[in-house]
Amino acid sequence: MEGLALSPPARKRLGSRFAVLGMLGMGLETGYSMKKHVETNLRHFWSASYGRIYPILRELVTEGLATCEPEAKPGRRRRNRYKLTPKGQEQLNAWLAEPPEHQPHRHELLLKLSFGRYVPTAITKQMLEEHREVCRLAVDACAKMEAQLQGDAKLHRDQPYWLMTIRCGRAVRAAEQAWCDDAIELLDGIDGQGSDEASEM
Amino acid sequence: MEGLALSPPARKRLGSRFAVLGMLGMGLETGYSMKKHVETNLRHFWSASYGRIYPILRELVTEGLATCEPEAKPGRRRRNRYKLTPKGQEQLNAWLAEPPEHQPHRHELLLKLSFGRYVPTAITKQMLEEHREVCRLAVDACAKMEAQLQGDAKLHRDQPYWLMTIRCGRAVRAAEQAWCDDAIELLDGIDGQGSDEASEM
DNA sequence: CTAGCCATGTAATCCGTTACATGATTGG
DNA sequence: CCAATCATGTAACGGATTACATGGCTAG
Repeated sequence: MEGLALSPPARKRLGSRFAVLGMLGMGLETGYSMKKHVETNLRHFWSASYGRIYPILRELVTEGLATCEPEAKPGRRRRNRYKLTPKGQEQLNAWLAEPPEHQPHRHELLLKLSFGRYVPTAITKQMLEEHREVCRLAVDACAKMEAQLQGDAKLHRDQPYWLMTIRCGRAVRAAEQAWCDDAIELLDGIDGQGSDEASEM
Repeated sequence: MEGLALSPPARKRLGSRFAVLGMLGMGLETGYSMKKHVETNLRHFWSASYGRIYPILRELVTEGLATCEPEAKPGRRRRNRYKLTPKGQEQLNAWLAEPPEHQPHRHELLLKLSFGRYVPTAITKQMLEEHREVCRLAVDACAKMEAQLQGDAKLHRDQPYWLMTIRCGRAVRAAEQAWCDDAIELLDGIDGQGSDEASEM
């Protein structure tokens, strides 16, 4: 009844912020290079947009977790080089040691599938086939990344960790691919004896 | 160069809206029951909050895709019963037939792992072990749901489709679980010969 | 000359959760 | 009587993408 109190009630989910902090920690200095890193190395389990990165970078400076030295060399486009402060390093370490939160993921194909009863089976089948192909390509891409990683001497410190992340992506995608085969089979089973209700459509 | 035109440039990602439309399509009539359905049946690949459901429901009515009949029976809490209009049914069918968009998912564990080089291996190992346990529990939960589904006569139309979604969840989680074993093994390999840089912490 | 990469940034908009606020009915 | 379940809704916040705006350097 009185309610309305301004409780600071356990802040949560600052993922992107710590992603940026982490990339600063690995020595990336510009917003641009962070975006690149996410796109090329983290793409199958993370994403980031400039619309978040640059504001976060400025926040970090405001809060004393990072420093920014603008670099105005002639013959170079102006750029801001960011670096972690000790305080930033500390927060990063603290976050790294905490158990990760797992945010629930949304899988639109499965959502549609849950309404599958109202859809002609041919369409559902096509969706599953397309998804299988998407998975196959993703698995291939992971295999390629893995091969590349293994032939790179400079990354030896990061290598085993990056390898793990790629293998997780590959394992998950491969499982989904296999599941598609299963699902298609199950669907063919329905199709034989089944009355699909989309006929009323 | 001319740009600046007010293009209606291909609207995207209306996932939750269509989830609601779909649930209307399967005969769910109240916001409350939709939330329940998501929580009990779709939970491992979708989520929904009242904060979205109720506003969406009102929007749908405004746009003529659904109707709302408030029901004020004595001895019953007031509730609004929503139903699809033909126009709503049409939009739902159109969406169901479209190939799903796959939004990239974020996996915080993998993000932390990508910074693993800066973390004591003991901590990383613990994270992986915890994740393995989470996966194991999820796999078990899926197995239970599957068993329940198979013993339910009323759901025979939805049954094969719901089964598919559960099996996907199970397959993915099982793959992740297996991957954890792999990753832990790889980690033990590093640990033997490895210099972890967190020593400078 | 021009495409592509380097590089930074903002504003609009959308999407989604959380917390709050309310309250009736039912079963133990 | 108390807890659970049914039931509806809003406000504040937080988070993320998209589109726009700008512009220099380099290699072909």
